Amino acid sequence: MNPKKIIAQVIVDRNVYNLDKLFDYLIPAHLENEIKVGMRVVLPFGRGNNTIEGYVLNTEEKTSSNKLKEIIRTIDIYPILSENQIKMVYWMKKKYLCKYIEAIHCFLPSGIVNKEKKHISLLHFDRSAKDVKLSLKEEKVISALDDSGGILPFEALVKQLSLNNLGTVLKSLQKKNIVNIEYTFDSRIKMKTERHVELSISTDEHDKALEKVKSASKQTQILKYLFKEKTCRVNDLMNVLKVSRPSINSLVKKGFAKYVDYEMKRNPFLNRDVEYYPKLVPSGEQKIAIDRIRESTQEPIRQDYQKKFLIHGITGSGKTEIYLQVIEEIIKKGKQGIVLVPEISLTPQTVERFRGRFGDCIAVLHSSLSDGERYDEWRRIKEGRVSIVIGARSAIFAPLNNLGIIVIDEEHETTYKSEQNPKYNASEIANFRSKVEDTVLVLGSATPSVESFYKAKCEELELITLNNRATSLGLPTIEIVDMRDELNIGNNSAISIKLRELIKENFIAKKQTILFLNRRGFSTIISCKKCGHVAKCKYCDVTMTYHIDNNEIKCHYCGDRKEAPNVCGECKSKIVNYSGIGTQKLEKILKSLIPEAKMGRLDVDATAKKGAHQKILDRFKSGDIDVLIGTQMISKGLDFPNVTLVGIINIDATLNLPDFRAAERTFQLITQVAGRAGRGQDEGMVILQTDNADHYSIKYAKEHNFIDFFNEEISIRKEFIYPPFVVMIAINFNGKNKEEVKRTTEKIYNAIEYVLVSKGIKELEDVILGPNEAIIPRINQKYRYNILFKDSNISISTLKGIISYFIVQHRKRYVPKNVSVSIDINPNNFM
DNA sequence: AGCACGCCGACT
DNA sequence: GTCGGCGTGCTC
Repeated sequence: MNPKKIIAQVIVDRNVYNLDKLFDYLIPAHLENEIKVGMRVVLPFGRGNNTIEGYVLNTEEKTSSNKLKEIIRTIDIYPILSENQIKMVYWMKKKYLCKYIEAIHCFLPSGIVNKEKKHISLLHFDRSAKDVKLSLKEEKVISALDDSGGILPFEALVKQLSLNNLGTVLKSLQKKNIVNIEYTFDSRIKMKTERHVELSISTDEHDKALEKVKSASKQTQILKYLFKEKTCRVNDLMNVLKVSRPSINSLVKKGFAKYVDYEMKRNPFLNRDVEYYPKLVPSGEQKIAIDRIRESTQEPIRQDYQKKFLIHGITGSGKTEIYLQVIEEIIKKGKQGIVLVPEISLTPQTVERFRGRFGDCIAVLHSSLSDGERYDEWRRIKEGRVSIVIGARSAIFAPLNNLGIIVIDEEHETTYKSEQNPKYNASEIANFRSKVEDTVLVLGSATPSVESFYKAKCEELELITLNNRATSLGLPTIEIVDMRDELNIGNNSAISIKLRELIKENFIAKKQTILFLNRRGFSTIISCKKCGHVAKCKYCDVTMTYHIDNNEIKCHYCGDRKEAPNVCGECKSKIVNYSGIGTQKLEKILKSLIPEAKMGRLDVDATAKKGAHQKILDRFKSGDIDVLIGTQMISKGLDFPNVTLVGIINIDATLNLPDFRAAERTFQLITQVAGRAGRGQDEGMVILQTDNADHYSIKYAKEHNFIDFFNEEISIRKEFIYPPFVVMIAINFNGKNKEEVKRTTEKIYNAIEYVLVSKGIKELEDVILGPNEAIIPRINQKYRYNILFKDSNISISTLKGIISYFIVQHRKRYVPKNVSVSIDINPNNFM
């Protein structure tokens, strides 16, 4: 009978399918009280017993006959993952079919993951001893170490010697007792510290100290200051008292004061002062919403009801004020809130309002934070010094320990879906987290996603509707211009006659205009008039876009660029045609149309530099820009009262996307962009140019009629079996060898189809679609194939089980090394 | 991912 | 014979 032992179940920090399981480790007696679930530990792993980092997900007492290894030590004093976070890790693995470690990393700031460092040191040994025989490589290692003082980091040795099996050589040297390999874990993030000066004498020694420095006036001054302040930053002390460092040094030397280093939290966003954003008196509709959400927080937990809301409020109806006031209530109760926004840099005004209202207790998780800054913010949150976290999708994982509310603004946005593993959707995570931590969940949008609105219909979400704009004005008038008619009357320009006139009028009236065109660059198609050849990317199956600013053609997928050609790449003829319009060309056309007007452009190219985005917005705000041209970027959150005209140049690209959500996206985009107009005292006007004037998404967007749009769309989704009626799953394959990728996709397709058939699944074509070549068959020299699934006629867990069997559990048998496979639950992007 | 083991050809 | 190259399989 084996004695009972305390076992820790650990996930090792290696992102590999083979290691994606719990490993049992013995907890040695001296660590029994120290090791808690959620902690990071150092483990011996593998045949070579290399040290590796791991996460304890479970501890249990059990009798085990297996010889287990022991945990070496802990890394953390307190668990780095909470019980709730571990629950979410298990859930995510199941939901997204991802690895444990991928889910775990979501909860930690990048960079906290310690990097193992190996240091190789040379030991003294007797070269003349008979049993010492060294290979050439071993000699090389020894002399390299000898040359650099006997110790080198592993990486430095690799660099110097360029041996591919350095590890083996070192192991052999270690066995011969010639070198020692030391493992250290070195967090990549350095604490930032600030040097302070503090008194090191007690109060009754004050006079004695003053007496001793009587002759030094500066030192006397410093002492007196320190009697009062106790502690002071060295830099401040020097600035305030106009003293120099030697004076302080001298006091330290005499033993009256000491230097102390305090850890400093970087706080990048507080550098800029914000104006206080006063509380507004809510409108009737807003008040009803606030009261309703507040009520729900006072209700006891009920099994049958969750505190989940969908605020459907037209653009400009004041959703942000509702969030602000509801969160204020939550904070008053000592709880915390998370606010998700599509992208921080695109919603500066929302963030400003939160900062302006709540000040310092906010953490903003920016995508452009450095690792160090991100880590500091993460720790501020973890230590409970933050009440509100605002951020993009990853902020849903913020380590708040007393969460009271989660708000998802612009709930319909696709940016909430991660494109990297795990391919989670922040809304789904929020939904689960709100259940686990019993918090209120508020989704808000002017154009809710079909999925969410359907949930509201099914009473899974409580619907709150705001029909009025916070200002007295109504929604802007949307006028459709059929571009086919324009062609018929001989106008083949990108701008209709009507829009042209209105922009001019608007400029003369000193009003501002926004023009929306969802394509950056100058020309989108570069073709030869003689042979018809079109300039395509070398590495991707897409056309190149001409950018006028540096006279280059660029691939928007892989970023490849080259000088713009003036002869055809195929037949060398000189009649190369640059057609198709992007934001740059639109800007040029407008400049020739109204030379006096000042133009601004807001797209990825114009905002590449840090701060450029804000600069353009500031200029627009101050009236230094009359016409702002932009892509997607301008559709979110911009609130400029002087904008009275919005032109939507070409919505058809969005409408014609090969995606079942194309109509939904079109409706959302029109509504969001149109919503930028008429936010002030004057009525807004929107010109919507399209070739598809009869399409229902355009028709209903013109009427601001979300409900009828939804009804039409949902009936189509139902008929063609699309979400929200089914869950979709995509398996995406890619690799450099086209045939191999294709073969792999077909092999897995056949295997899964076989299982489905043997399970007696009917209507196979409603369950499995493919194998397909991707819509863009090649990106970055990689060929792409996919298989799509819907959980129709089959339970989602069975379907996931089958997929997981082939792609996860038996991946090695079905997927060759050179082909990479990823699973996407509820994919958002079908390209 | 590492790492060890094992099999095979090249070279002292 | 042995050294080193690469393919295979395992890691509590």
